[in-house]
Amino acid sequence: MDNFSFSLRNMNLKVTPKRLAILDILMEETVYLSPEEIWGKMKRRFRKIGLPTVYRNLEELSEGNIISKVNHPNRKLYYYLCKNQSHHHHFICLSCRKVEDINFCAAKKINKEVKTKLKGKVISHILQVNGLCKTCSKKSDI
Amino acid sequence: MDNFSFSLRNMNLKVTPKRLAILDILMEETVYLSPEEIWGKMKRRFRKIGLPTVYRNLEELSEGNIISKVNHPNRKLYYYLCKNQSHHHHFICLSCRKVEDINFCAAKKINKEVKTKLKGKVISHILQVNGLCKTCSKKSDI
DNA sequence: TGTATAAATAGAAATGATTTCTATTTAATA
DNA sequence: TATTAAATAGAAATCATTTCTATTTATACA
Ligand SMILES: [Zn+2]
Ligand SMILES: [Zn+2]
Ligand SMILES: [Zn+2]
Ligand SMILES: [Zn+2]
Repeated sequence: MDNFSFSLRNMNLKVTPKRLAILDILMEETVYLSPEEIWGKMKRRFRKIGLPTVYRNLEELSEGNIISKVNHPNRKLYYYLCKNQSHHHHFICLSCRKVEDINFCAAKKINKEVKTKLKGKVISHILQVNGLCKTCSKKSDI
Repeated sequence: MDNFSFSLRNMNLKVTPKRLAILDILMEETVYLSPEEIWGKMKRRFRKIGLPTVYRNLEELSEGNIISKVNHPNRKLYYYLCKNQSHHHHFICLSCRKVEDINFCAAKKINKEVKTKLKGKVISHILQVNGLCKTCSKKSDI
C-alpha cells in the first residue's frame, strides 16, 4: 500500500482509482491547477469522469491536508500537491503559477498573541505570498 | 474635507455620497460584512442604490487599501474597515465575525527569503488568523 | 471467494454570488 | 454654468461551483 492509499485510509476515504489519479496528476505538476484543468487531465485517463467528482475529491483531499488550496486574487479554486510534508507556506507565481515553499511560519508567535492578548482560539491560519517567480520577474524586467 | 474624502481623491476616485456612506457603514462595525449586507444598510440611506454599485465600490476601496477584504473559508466576499492605519493583519472570528488586529507581520522576513532564496518578486502577502474570539470561544466551551 | 453496505460516482440540473451592459446621472474642473 | 469623464441604476447574464438521484464500487466480513 503506497503513501497516498495510506493517507486516504487514514482519513476514512476509500482508495478509489479516481482519487489516486487526481493525486498522481497533481504530483506531476510544479504549478497549481484548477478543478477544470484537472478534469481535463482525468478525461485522458478515464472514459467516464464527472467534474463534480473532481470538485468533491479536491475538497476532501484538501480538508485532509493532503493537498493545499491556493488563495488566488481571482478567487477561483486552485490546488497544489506539496511534496514537503511538514507544516509550511507557499510563494505562488501569479504569472506562471509555480509554487515554491516558504520555510517560515508565524504560527507560534501568532498563537501566543491570540491567546494572551485576544483570549481567542485559533482554528487555522493563512500565510501566502503572491508574486512573480525568478523566471517571470526576469521576463517582466525586459 | 474629511479623511475619507482625502483618501478617495488620493486614489483618483470621485467623492460621491454612496462611497462615503459605504465607508460610514463600515466605520460603525466591528465585524466584517458581506456586500449584500452593506447593500441592505445602504437601502435605508438611499432611495436608489444598486447592488453592483456596492460591489464596485467595495472592490475599489479595497484596491486602495482603505478597507480590507476577508479571506473566508466559505469563499464569499466580506469587507472590513480597520481603524488602524499602519500595516498589520487580522484575527477573524468565524462565529460572530468580529475582527481584531494582529500586531505581527512577517513581511520583512518573507521578503528576504523570497529575494535571497527564490529570487522572486513579492507582489502581496496574505496573513490571516481564523478562529473564535474570546466571547465565542467561551460559549463553545459550555 | 461471495455478500452486504455504506461510500463514491456520473450526469443532468440548479444555484446564486458576482459581473456585465447600457442608458442616465453626477462630481469635478475651469 | 458648461463640459466631460466617472459613477450609477436596473436589468440581465455569467459561470464556477454545488446539488440531486440513480447507479456503481470499495471494503469488511462471513
Ligand atoms: Zn513564475
Ligand atoms: Zn503556518
Ligand atoms: Zn466571536
Ligand atoms: Zn486591523
